[in-house]
Amino acid sequence: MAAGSKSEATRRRLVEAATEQFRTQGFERTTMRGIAAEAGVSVGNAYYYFSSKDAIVAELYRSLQNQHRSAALPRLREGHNLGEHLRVILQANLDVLAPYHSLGHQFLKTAALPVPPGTRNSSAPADAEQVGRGKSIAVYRQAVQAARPQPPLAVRDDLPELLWLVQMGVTLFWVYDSSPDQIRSRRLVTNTAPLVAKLVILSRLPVVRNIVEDVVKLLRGARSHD
Amino acid sequence: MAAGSKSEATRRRLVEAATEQFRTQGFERTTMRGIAAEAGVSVGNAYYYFSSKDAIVAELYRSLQNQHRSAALPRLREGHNLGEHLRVILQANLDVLAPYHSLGHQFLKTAALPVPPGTRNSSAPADAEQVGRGKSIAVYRQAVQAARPQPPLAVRDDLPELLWLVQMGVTLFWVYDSSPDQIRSRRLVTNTAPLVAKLVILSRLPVVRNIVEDVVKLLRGARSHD
DNA sequence: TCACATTTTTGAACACGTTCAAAAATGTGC
DNA sequence: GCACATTTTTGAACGTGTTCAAAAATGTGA
Repeated sequence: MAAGSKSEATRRRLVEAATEQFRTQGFERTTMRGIAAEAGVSVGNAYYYFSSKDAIVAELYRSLQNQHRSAALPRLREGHNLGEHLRVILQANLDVLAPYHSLGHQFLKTAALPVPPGTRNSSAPADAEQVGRGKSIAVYRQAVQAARPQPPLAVRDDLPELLWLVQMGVTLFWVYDSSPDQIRSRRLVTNTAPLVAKLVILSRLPVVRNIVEDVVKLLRGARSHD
Repeated sequence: MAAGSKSEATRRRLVEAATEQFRTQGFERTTMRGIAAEAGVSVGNAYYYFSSKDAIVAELYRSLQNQHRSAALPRLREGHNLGEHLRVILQANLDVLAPYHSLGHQFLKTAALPVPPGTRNSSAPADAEQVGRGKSIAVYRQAVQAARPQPPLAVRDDLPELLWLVQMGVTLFWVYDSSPDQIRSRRLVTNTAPLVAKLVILSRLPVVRNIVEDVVKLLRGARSHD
């Protein structure tokens, strides 16, 4: 297949039109009719490509996640310590998201929050889960692996997921950060990264280690079924 | 004013009809028309009492928050330790929420998540912020104050807000807990409560204390503007 | 080029959240 | 009881997300 490049073009025009209007007018005030008109197609045709308005937001969010991955991975140099890696990844995340701060709330509601299992969901993309969770965790797996010194064995396996949780927390903070240019979120990142790294190192000490093990056990237990 | 008890009755019928339908059919499948019909009034009249469908969910959530407060406060006996208090409060939270697990996702989207500041929001209640955040923190203030032994001075002031954050985390977990009767959430509570309490005690030790101070500083810095 | 399947596009229709002008009910001062 | 303000209620209308049957465009094998 020459991969219907005509079809792909239409799809791209839709995403671009939607993104533009989402950013300038916000999510609520953009209409599917407006998006379709701007893209030069009919409303029904927009629904041929996207099963819902939310699905377009999800697509945008996913593409930002991919951009983040592409930006962050090459900066993980072998030998840097975990704190630097964490800082680099979290900063890249804010860099990528920055132009879309006005959509943050929407990202949260439609893409970042998982859809509860039993929901007859007309709109949500079939696979869904959380948009891009797996890929994001993979970035942290790489960050942990390339870090020198290596994090203690006791936590190494769970660290990627824990760091991803930290990223979720920072992103949540960013969404509701009303400071100019989300300065406070940047500060949060520069402060959080070394702190988490310190905590990881300290997890070698018996006292801290016991706590960390408890936390890890707790999270593992919470994740496992029944 | 004899406080228009007729008016209040209508309002209550609306909430009851809505709650019933939300629970049996879910949020999406209940319609304002259906709610109004069940309550024996016109659609427009429903909007006289509630500015939006979301506002009804918010009202329900708020009332659950109040129930939680009423259930938890009397159980905070002077002299119990912090872990027990935390466990009691978190369990009461799950107890109150349990019948509405199917609405959890909706609670999150419309009530628990704050509405971003600059949003022209037709629907969200004027005050909003986060529904019931202040009152919830007050419960933890009481829990800290009544706890014996008293938590270290270094963290005492920030503890209520931190514990509230823990509650938010647990609630988030509960919303997406697909285990039967949300058993995993109950387990999470019984495990988390003593762990957090232990952490608080350990915050007396220099190593842990430094970290805790860093975290507290970080959160304070993140909260303060500019 | 022709028949036929598949993909893409259309525009009208539907359902539902929300708004609103006007009517009805209720309250208030006399 | 009467005029008038206020609160409550109505039902029709509007805008928007979504669906759908049918048309148009494109691809495919001969």
